[in-house]
Amino acid sequence: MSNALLDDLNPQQRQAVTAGDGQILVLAGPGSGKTRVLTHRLAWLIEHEGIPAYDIIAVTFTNKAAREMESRVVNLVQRSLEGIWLGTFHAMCARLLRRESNLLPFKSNFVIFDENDQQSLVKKAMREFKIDEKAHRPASVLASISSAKNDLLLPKEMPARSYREEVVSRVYTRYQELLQINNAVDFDDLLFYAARMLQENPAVREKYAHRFRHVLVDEFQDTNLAQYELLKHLCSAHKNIFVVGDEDQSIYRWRGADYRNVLRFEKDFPGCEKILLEQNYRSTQSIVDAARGVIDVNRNRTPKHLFSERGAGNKIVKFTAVDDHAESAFVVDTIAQYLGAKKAKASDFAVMYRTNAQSRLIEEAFMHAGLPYRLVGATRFYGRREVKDMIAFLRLVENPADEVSLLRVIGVPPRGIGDKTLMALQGAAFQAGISAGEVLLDLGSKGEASPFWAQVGRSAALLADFGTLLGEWNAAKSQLSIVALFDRIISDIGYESYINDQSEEGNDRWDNVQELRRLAYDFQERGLTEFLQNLALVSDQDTLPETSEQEKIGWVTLLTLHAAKGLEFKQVFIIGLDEGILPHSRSRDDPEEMAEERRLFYVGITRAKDQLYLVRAERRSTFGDYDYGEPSRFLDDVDDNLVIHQGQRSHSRRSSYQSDFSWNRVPASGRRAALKPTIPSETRYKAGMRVRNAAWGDGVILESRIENDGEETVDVHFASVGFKRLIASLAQLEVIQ
DNA sequence: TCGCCAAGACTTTTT
DNA sequence: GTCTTGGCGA
Repeated sequence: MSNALLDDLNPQQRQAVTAGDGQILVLAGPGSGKTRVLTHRLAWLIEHEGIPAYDIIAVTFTNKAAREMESRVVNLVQRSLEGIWLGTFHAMCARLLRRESNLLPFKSNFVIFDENDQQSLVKKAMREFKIDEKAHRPASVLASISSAKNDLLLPKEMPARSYREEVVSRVYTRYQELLQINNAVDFDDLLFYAARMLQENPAVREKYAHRFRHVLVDEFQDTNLAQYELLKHLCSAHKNIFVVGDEDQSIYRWRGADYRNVLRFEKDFPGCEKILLEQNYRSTQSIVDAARGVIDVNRNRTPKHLFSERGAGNKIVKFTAVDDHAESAFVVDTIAQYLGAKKAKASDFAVMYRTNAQSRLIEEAFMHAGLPYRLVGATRFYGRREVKDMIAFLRLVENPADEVSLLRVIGVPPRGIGDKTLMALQGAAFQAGISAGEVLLDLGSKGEASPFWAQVGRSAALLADFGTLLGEWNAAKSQLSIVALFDRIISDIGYESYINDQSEEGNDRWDNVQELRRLAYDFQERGLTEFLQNLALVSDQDTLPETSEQEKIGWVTLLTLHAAKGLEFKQVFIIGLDEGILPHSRSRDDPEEMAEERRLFYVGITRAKDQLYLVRAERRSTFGDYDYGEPSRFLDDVDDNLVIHQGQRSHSRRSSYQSDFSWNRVPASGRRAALKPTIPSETRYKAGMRVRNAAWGDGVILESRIENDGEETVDVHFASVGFKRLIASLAQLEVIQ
């Protein structure tokens, strides 16, 4: 049984999986079987070493990774992992904090504030101090607070050498007070409190350190200081820690991640065993070579000799489009041709970009072409107003102290409570030293007899009405299931008729509410607290469920480079390879950030199994008008021998304006022609021929030639859609008369 | 108090 | 181009 576990592992993988106790550092290149090593290690511990799952904690960064790990291990050991702590850092910490909440400044039913909630608290704190929001942007103050927490610093431990640092520290202090008043924590607090609690409380530390005989960590290069310290405390008794990572794929520096934790690990555990996984099973040699060319420029890394045994494979296609629309058109047309010819499934393709904003054009192009796609993140189901409203209602019922949610829903739908009344409410709460929610509840239950009735003045009745509702839901919470409570709230406030005006958008909004209700259904047994925690900690990366119809056809995946980490696709398009986008302009002046942009590109390249397209546009629209850009500096690091150039020849700024459509006239001279000359006699189509295509109707061949990859490429003008460049063998063009 | 309209800001990546 | 914010009138 145990041997079967090792059968399909290479020597390095096997060494990692079967390593003895102690500290193991696995540095795993992309596609080298990192997940497999981790899952087999878990299975090995359980099967071969006889460690009960109960004694193990395994942490990941995403829910998806955690789920995948669990199902794969269950599959290997053929039984459930009873009692194991397996989940994301944030979920594991939340669990820890709920258990030990008596030691902490909040109750065990605390809610988790997301970025919007955080911002509103920061704004509130800044307004209290009358700090100019123009001079100190709330988002940036919040970022500073967040990074202090990631470094495990309390407000008073922060440096205060400049006015700005002083401002941040003051806002940070107040911000924490506000969180406490709301019985809430933010994402960073989960890690911060967990790490500090174990650090400062030996008894608790001992308890968990003894409980977990083995600690396993995925994506170790993405840990920040808080996470690193937390791990150290967790393994402080048995010193059995197994971490897997790759410095070259560290792309979360802006969130406090520090790939130097890999070095720190080696320093803190001098006896650790270090194992390198260098064989790539995913990509062709061309892709691996391109990736190495890009990443080898970076310094301060463990040098790796990534190799593949899959053979050279296809050349990488570099495409330069005239503008961003043409960029999208190239992607869509190329995919459409493969699909039309049934030479690939939609799910073989992914389109990756640096910023979410870039997804819009691509998405439009897909929609227009009628190609099935799914967009990871960004559409933000959880960002939709109606979804946030409903979540806020639930959060308020769970935790009446949650003032952020209270303020969100007190006017949903409008019930005559405006600024004046709110001020009175908050004033009364402040004076009484309780939360606004509690004042509302008191008004609701006692009515005119409440001490607050007179205090809030004229609109006391309006507040009391809402307070009554809130009180009823609160009482119903223990009797009703989540879904029943959900329905109760909707009917009590008349939410359906409020958001659904029977327009298309109205129906959409209602559908979203129903979707949330469906999600709640899965938590019927686990309860409201868990449901809300899940909503906060589940990312948009965990995409919405797909219909079975789509499942059969598959879909093209559209996602950011960040979201792409850990995934693989047969054919990958990386778009927007322009200076200012990738690398992003905000990284221009900081070498560390520039190195991270490079790693991001590296991550993108190494997602591709068979075919990689590197796409850029000569000019693109920013807020309205067009700007000309330069090709990304990273393109220079991809060896030209690995590449086929297509599309617009790179023009200087001066000449581009006169040749918008020059991409239909790829010059036969120059570098490309020298590589492999065009052989006109081989073309099946000739300029002037009339052709027909099922999707685009009738058109005329403008030009046809054999490209460097040996494929006949035709430029066609269709009456319906205008110019298209097609690969003849895929396009299914019928010659007419 | 609320809804509408105009002006302004704004785009990095996310648990 | 799009989303948010703030001002103003009903």
